[in-house]
Amino acid sequence: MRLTKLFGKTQREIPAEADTISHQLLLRTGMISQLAAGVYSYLPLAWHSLKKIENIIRDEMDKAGGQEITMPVLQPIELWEKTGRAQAFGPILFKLVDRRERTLVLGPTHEEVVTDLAAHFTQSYRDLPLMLYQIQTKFRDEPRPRGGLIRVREFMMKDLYSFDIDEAGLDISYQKMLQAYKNIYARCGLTALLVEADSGAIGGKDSHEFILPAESGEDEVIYCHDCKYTANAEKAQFNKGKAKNDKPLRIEEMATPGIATIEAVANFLKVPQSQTIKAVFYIADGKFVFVVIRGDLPVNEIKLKNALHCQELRMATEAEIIDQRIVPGAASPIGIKGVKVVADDSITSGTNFVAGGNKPDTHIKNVNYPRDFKAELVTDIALARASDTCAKCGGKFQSIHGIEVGHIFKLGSFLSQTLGASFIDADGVSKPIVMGSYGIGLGRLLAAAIEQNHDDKGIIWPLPIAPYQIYLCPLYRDGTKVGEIAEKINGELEVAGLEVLFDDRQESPGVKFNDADLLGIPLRVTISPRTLEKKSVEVKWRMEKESKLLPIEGIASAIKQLIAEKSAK
RNA sequence: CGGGGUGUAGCGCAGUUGGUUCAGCGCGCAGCGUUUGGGACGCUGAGGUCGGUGGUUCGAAUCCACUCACCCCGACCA
Repeated sequence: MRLTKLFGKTQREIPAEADTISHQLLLRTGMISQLAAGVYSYLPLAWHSLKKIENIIRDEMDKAGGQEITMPVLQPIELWEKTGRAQAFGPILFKLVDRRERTLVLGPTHEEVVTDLAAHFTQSYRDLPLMLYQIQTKFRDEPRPRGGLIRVREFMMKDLYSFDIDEAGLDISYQKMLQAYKNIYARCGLTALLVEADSGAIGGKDSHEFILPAESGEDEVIYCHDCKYTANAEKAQFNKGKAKNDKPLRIEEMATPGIATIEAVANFLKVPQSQTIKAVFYIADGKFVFVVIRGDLPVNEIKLKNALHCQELRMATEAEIIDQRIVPGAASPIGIKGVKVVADDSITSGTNFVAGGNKPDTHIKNVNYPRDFKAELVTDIALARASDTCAKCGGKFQSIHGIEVGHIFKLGSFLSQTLGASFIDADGVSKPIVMGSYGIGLGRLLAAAIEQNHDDKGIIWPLPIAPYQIYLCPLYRDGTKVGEIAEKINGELEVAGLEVLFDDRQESPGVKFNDADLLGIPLRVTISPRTLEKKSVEVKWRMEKESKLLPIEGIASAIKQLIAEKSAK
């Protein structure tokens, strides 16, 4: 491809709207163009890379036994209402009304449609296991698109669905996909972490995410050095410490004038924060919830949401708290009636806690569960932090930020039951199909690849997903044969099946080199009067500092060799 | 949806005590010439209903009201 003909131009200045690195670079390289919030055009360079990613993914899906299909983007909302996920997705669903006043949604994912498909075509255990996938545009009306391609409203996703006769079958399918995903990231030249995850709105049981470590990532991964436990912070289990188990003492009211925070209470009464009980208030699907947790632990709203099985969760306002006749700053579940109380399991293992007195400026000493208060639900709702230790081995945690570039779920048979996707087993009994769901966002992976591979000059594409392999860079000079030889070499490289971006612009060396670095094409081949004197060209890898000369004679095969060696690594 | 911010040429910005040095600068773009191993230089030129609507005023990019769009921080996700 000739740079003079390429659609899309590089920019010197960083676009004001971008402050994520990948977003800046994608714009500066002329790879993408924004049309609306979270809606982008992919220009040729980006599209080339995306196609390469797509091909790697397709290849791995096929190898794992997936069959490619394509399903409608336009889906009747009734299908979503049947499974209850119209509610679960809520305003994320793009909805539209057709001329018959029928409501349709633009598919944010395809579990409903694919399950409906399976219900039609899968009747016998002989038809299973089955894996269907597609690579297609998804629509999600995200509340806040951000970071260029990191989080958008319209995006290409590979979504595969597995169908098995039982949980054991699902485990096998799940493992196959897990391995295929590992292969995909490796083949793209990227490092991704496999982490335990929460399943979110998709629902289901086991779930893993693939996270590309990146400073700008919005996900936090908790990682144990000793036993290699790796989980999303919103899911991570951790060691809450051994509480003192003294003999429960008699309850005792204390005056705590003007003291309303856990920190202040702990300081005032000279007890560690872990010896206090904190009260936090939420509104879950419109209902007030009283949450209690040990004073030193933060509440994990994801865990809480899962525990409550609610769609919408938010902190209660002060007015809402007072409305319940609760005293903010001195609240505890002792004697509270008519309010749902949810407790973190951390409060069950200790004794003689300090809790609020439910009167202004008053706290209570020696509070013990369940002697002094009851909770309707006691479970793990605490948020893990890097300072915590591993629940499995006690090892020290570490926290890593990253971008979620893949998510796989064990769905079970919830959807197949509600949509009637069943099969006749060998024993002649009708059973629901056991499903799994596996997704990768392609554009996000592209952006994440840039987040992971760049320097202050620009992108450093991993070879397998670079838009082109070679940047052919002649430094033209009148009265020399640079132009002529560059044309010849360009032809030879293309004949050899190499992907060449030919910088045929009449620009100064500085401009060309800077653009070559910005675009991040892996191998730069420079032809200049200087190299011609030695009957050679200069080759330089984007990721390396050193360059070397190669003879023009047989250059195409020499470069092909170089690329092949690099690919093998 | 809550909080913060920005809209002036393709990009980055100045101008915002209202008034023909207020419609400008840099980059980019077009033409000509000189340059050429890390973002060269000169000359010439094209390009903007100052986000939109309504108002105030003799006069609005500038003041007022409404509105739209986009970005950032939070709650959500591939």
